[in-house]
Amino acid sequence: MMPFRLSTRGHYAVLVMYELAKAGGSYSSLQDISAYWSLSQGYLEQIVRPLREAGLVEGKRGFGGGYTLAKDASEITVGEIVRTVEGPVVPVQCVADDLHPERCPDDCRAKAVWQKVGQAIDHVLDSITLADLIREDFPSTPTSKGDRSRD
Amino acid sequence: MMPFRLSTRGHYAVLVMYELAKAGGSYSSLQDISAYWSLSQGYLEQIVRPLREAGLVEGKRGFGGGYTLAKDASEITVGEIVRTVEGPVVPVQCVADDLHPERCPDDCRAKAVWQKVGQAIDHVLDSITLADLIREDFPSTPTSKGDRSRD
DNA sequence: GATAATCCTATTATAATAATAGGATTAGTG
DNA sequence: CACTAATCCTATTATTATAATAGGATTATC
Repeated sequence: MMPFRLSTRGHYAVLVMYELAKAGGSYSSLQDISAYWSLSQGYLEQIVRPLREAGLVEGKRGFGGGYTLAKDASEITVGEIVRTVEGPVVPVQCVADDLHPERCPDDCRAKAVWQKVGQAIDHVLDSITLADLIREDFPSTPTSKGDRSRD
Repeated sequence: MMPFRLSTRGHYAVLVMYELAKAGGSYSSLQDISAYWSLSQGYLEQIVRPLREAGLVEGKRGFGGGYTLAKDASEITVGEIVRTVEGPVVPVQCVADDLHPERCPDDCRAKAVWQKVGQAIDHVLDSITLADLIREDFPSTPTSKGDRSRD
């Protein structure tokens, strides 16, 4: 039930990055963020780890430490965040690897549907930056980079 | 791993409907379809049931029976099929019911992202009919100028 | 009456998700 | 220099959804 669902990993990752973007240059601890959103701190730690390894956030240990964005909020898209913690957007497995190597390519045109869906999802995710998210008027008046010709 | 995935229910449902569309007005048995795609017949039966209850296919029992489309292939979209067997496209739960009733609405603009993604998915799925899928030249030559929003 | 199909309900195996647990390391503060 | 607050790291477990299996009842054709 409920197709094309995003797991909590991607969901929470965007939430954390959104909070870091709001905090500007200062460091925010996962303890604060997890308490605010009533989430498990340990779970958030697991989720933030790949974001750090991908160079999207910087961690600072010890008292007064926490996380902060490693790049400007306008240079981090929601798509980067989601794909970093969840992997590529591939709605149906057969698009990546061929489940039925003989028949699939010639026979099954449905494959093109799933490819289109994946591209549409990526397009939306890549068109929204963290800077967009923290804009007062989002989503009513999008501005900066990204293609929003079809909004 | 792999966000926005479609489960096999939706995948197989489209596959079956695609086969029925190719068969035209005649009846195709799930035994044939499941054998051809190397899938479990019992599992397909479970998947086809809601399609029948929704009036998308008609079943005929007994020798020579099987399933056939209940409407013209041009009047059945991939979106209808997927939503019938999987439910509505809601990438993140908080969009439907409010996980954090107090904070979410005011505070979390990420919500708008998930709504946009859901709409983009629906748009693609609703723009493709079974008649499109069985066209010789799909998807190379869409009938009307790239964007096929219907109705 | 044999057979081929849908139709129906319940149960189970598998895998992915979502966490929990427990600790090691690092850096400021009194 | 201890104390504390934070990241950092690895492993295990609970929960859930998915994917299927099993077994039968019904209906239509030959």
